[in-house]
Amino acid sequence: MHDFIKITKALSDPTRVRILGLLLEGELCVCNIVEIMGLSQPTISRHLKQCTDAGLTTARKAGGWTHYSLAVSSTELYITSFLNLLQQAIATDSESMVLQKNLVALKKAKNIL
Amino acid sequence: MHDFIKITKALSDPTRVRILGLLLEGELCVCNIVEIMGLSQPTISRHLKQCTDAGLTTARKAGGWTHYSLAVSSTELYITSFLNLLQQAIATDSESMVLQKNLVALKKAKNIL
DNA sequence: TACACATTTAGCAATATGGCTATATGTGTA
DNA sequence: TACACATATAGCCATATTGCTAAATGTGTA
Repeated sequence: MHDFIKITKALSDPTRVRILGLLLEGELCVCNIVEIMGLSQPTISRHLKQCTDAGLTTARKAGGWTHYSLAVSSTELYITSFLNLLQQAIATDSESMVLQKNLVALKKAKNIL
Repeated sequence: MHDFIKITKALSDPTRVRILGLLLEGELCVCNIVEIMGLSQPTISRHLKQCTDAGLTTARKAGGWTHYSLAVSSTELYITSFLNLLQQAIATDSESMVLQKNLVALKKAKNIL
């Protein structure tokens, strides 16, 4: 129950869902997400922490950067099911479409894979 | 996105999840849920309204009573998927097990089907 | 060491949430 | 009509949430 609530709480805020939507495209560092979402860096950091606590994302530290990615290969009971549902929510959200375009543009501009 | 958020918000509170867990056993009227959950009638009523607004439950009025049931045959994009996940959450929640026992006892005592 | 940069943590303000009690609404019956 | 009963709505209070800015932490480099 506790895990279920943590996950649904994490997925019950549009900002977090959209951040997770960006991560559907692959790993991103905090600063990239900040740039794309247009919210303050501490706000993004807090959302990512909550997602990680819920088991939805994983953090990989590399020097000063922290790269976040979806926990797609999680063995946790619900995670992959919820991430599938997330994908459907993102696919029908016009705001997420805009963010994804911005992400593509950012990757091109900064030559990130 | 909006629908997704409404559903995850509805599923992000343990009280609501447990009410929905009771409904896994079948349709119930508000007064039964009040008796089993031990919360005030307005509180239960409000939770049920939120679940219905999210599309997770349906209300059937019969005289003074309102009977709520899970929207198991919903054609809404996410509903059935979320209800499946709900079932897993309930199955591993000891508090829900107690509530289900109380429900069985109540049904016997009142001779409800 | 000192500095730059990325991220996290702390703390604040506005709003949302979840419990309650009191009251309104709706239905069936005397 | 009047009353009993079930449910819904309104409004209050305590707590949680989400945005922010400021400050702390951590890492790499001069």
